[in-house]
Amino acid sequence: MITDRPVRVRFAPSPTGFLHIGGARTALFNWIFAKHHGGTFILRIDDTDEERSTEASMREIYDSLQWLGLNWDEGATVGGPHGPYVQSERGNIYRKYVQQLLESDNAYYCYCTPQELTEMREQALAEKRPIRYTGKCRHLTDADRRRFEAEGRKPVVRFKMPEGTIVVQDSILGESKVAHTALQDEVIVKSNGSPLYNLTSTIDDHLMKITHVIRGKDHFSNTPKQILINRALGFETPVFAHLPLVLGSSKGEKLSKRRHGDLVAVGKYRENGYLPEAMINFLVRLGWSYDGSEEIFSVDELIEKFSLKRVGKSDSVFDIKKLQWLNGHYIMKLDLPARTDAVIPFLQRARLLETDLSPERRVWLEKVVEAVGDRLTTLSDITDQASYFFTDDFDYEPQAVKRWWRKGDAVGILQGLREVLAGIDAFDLETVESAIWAYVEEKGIGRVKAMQPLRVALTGKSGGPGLFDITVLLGKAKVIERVDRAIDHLQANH
RNA sequence: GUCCCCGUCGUCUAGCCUGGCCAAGGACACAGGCCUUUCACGCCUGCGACACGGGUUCAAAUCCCGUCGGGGACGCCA
Repeated sequence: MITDRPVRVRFAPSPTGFLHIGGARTALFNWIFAKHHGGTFILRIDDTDEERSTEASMREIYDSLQWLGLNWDEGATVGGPHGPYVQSERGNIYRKYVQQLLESDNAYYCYCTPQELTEMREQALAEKRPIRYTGKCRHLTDADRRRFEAEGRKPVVRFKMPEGTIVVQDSILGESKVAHTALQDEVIVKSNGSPLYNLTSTIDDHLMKITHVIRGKDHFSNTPKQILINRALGFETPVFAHLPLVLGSSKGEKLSKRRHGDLVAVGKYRENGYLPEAMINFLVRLGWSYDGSEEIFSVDELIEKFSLKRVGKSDSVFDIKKLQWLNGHYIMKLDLPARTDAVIPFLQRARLLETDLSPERRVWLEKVVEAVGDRLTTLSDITDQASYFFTDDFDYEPQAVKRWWRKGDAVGILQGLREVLAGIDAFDLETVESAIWAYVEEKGIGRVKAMQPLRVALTGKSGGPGLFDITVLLGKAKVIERVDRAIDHLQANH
């Protein structure tokens, strides 16, 4: 039994674009499954489609996988005992097995042209018949073949689907039966000689000793074909587990690059300030649950608790709100130095922070990050959440102005506060705080009525970190400058 | 059109296998409140689902049948 062997699983993307959310989730399930069983996680590159495969895409996939922490034990870039792990380098291997299939009468040459096939398909569709290759070239005579060759036709190789019902056992979906009439003689080698997915994948899974094929449900219909190819080649069939798909909206359509754009690119999430641990936690809960009440899982917990048995059968919808919630949660779990490190690239990219930080600047930055606290949903939020710490170039938000400057005597309050602040020598938290409160008390105005106008003057916003923190972090000179600017602004625009 | 799969709050899901503990639990979102100098966090409350119809049974979200709905596949793509 294949299940007696040590667990070996693979993620086999085709490098035709960035790693997308669905692919990352498939990789993740494979990875945790391997880790849970102390098995091996293999990265294979299924690039038999030479038209669409690119080197750049390959690199981006490696990069995204590594960012997520899904390191592979064996495979592309790292090698291993069953390489090469890039299918375009395995041509000779496939040729050998094609020959075997031909000789054992499990495959045959087909000379139908693409045009002829298209016509056949269209006719079948028009007659409301199943779209299925008729097996026309199954019984070609040598004379037929010579005639086609003379015409200059290049044949494809088709796998001869045997008759009978095939039973597919799936660890997630259970058992299902497929009639051979639902299958057709699949093309396994193109007319230009290059082998196709169902063949290469089957051969490689065997050669690489894959025990469990965990992949998206969109591959489900390939499964009977691959089982049959396995049989024809005398291979043992791996265990299959088809993951429910990730849909793009409640309307329900498979998440795809074409329909959902950047929303599906893992790289974009990294760029937008999502944490890999949040992505992992989010992705794993799309289809999998532990006990119905736990939501937060560390990678270690996942490895311990994961089981294919608890993967559901129905497709799920990608809900970015939940990802955002998780991301905020994981940002706050970062300790201050780590959170500061995480946020730095985003500030630098926005040109709010210099590239060479002095030690004093770093200390100050940590305090800013501490003050900003849990207000970050994504790391990149730091730039609009805290820009006023780094630049004088900010606008007064219209709503803030309307609410806190247009009502009451904002100018008077700011002038009074300016005087109080200007009179402070030791510009620290306690002094600033008690001075402002003393002023508020003396004037007999509510705290909010004094502090919010000041907040708007210093930050342009009506919300944010504690006002005393902001004041101290900004420093006396800047605070006075900004209060003056606000007073001028108010008087000019009364 | 053909084949296959799926169907619990708006969303992710627990419960289904092994019927009663389910007048269906948790989380996100949303609404309201508390906390508070503001925003956010946190806490509390609320809103909100067994697709529908039959059957089996003392008893059905759970088992059976049908209907409807959704998805996937149907390539010399993977």
